[in-house]
Amino acid sequence: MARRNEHSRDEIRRMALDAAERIAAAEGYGGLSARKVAAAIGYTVGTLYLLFENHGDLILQINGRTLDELYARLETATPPDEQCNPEKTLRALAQHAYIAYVEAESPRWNMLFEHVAGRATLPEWYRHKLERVFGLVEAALRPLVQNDTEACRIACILWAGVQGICTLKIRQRTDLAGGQRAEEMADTLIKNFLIGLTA
Amino acid sequence: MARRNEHSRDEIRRMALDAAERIAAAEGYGGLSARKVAAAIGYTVGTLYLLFENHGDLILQINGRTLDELYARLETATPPDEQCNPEKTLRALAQHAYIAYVEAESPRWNMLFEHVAGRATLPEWYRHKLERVFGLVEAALRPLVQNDTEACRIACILWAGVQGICTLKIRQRTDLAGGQRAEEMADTLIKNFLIGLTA
DNA sequence: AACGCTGAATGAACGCTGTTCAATTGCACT
DNA sequence: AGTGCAATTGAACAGCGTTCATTCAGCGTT
Repeated sequence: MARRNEHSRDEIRRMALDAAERIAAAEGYGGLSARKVAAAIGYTVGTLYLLFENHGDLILQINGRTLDELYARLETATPPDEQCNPEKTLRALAQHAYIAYVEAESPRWNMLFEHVAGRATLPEWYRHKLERVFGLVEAALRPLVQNDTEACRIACILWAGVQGICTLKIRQRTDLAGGQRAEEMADTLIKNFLIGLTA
Repeated sequence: MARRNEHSRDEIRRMALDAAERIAAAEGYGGLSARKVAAAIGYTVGTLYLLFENHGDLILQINGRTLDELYARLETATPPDEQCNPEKTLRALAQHAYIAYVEAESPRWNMLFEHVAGRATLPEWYRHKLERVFGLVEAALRPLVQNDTEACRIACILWAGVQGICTLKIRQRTDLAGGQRAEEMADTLIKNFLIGLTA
């Protein structure tokens, strides 16, 4: 059969991404193949390659969605009151939003890093989504630093730290850390770092 | 041909690991296949499976060697004088040893994390090598904390942070951090964290 | 010297992967 | 009804990890 015209290009795209997310959540990054995605949406591999440049592109699209979810989650965790205690905000971001998401959706979060992107530069739209997430951390930090540039620098450092802790958690190596929970670790990191920052 | 007996089992093992390291350094984790390793040492795939349980096992062995190299490098960066300034020691460990290694051998270091190990527990010998590396950080921190348990907890947190920064660096996303160099970032992290710790 | 045993080494085979593209075929239009 | 277009196919390619029946070099025995 050909020319079914049952779904628009965008519909198929959405179906494919939905299916891919389901598969990745169930079987992890390694178990996510083009043929499985195609079968799940009732099309064939060839069709997928009309919608996505290649496997890496598919992954990147999913990661884009993940970043959106992450942003939404972090945003709701940011207290509306801008005058709120920055430390409290940052700890809330790390614990109740970021780490909670990582634990709930670890295969998805993992995929953000497992796809190594073979040295190719990240596309503009993806960088934008990344920066939007970092931006929330930046905003929370803003009252504690001199200017925006400084906020960006510090936010990246601090969040790289939180990511490192999450990686440790996901790779189930928290036993190396004396069985601490990721939340405690992030708490300690943020607390001490901020003391140093404001000293 | 069969039964060449040109090399002992251990010799072939060593040859295979050497070749695999060379391939991984040149083509990255993705380009490292059993067939390539076999061809590089003049044997066939089947032989490799007499020496390694599976692909993951081969990677794990290489990672073991990487951890050894990392340990050696970190150790020479530790000043002999135990009374030395802990902050200086930690910054030396991070900058001149860890980050320098990561930059020089980024495909190898990356492999420590790219191989996800499919939820299987790490073997004892590997855990030991890991702990040995963390131990150096722990030792440097020891003068600043109450007891060994605390040193372990803090070392893991701080080093997770350094790893996060290295990940950012390797994934070429330091532009997100306003173009900071990894060394500066680690410096800032360690400095501020230690201020908080000793406050 | 000839034999058989043993185990080191092979390499074909299996089912999977990403990726491509000539061929097919349903739909819209004349 | 016929024609052209383009959406969709699915076979093909090269490569992957993994297995295992088969082969055969070298040794000990006769």
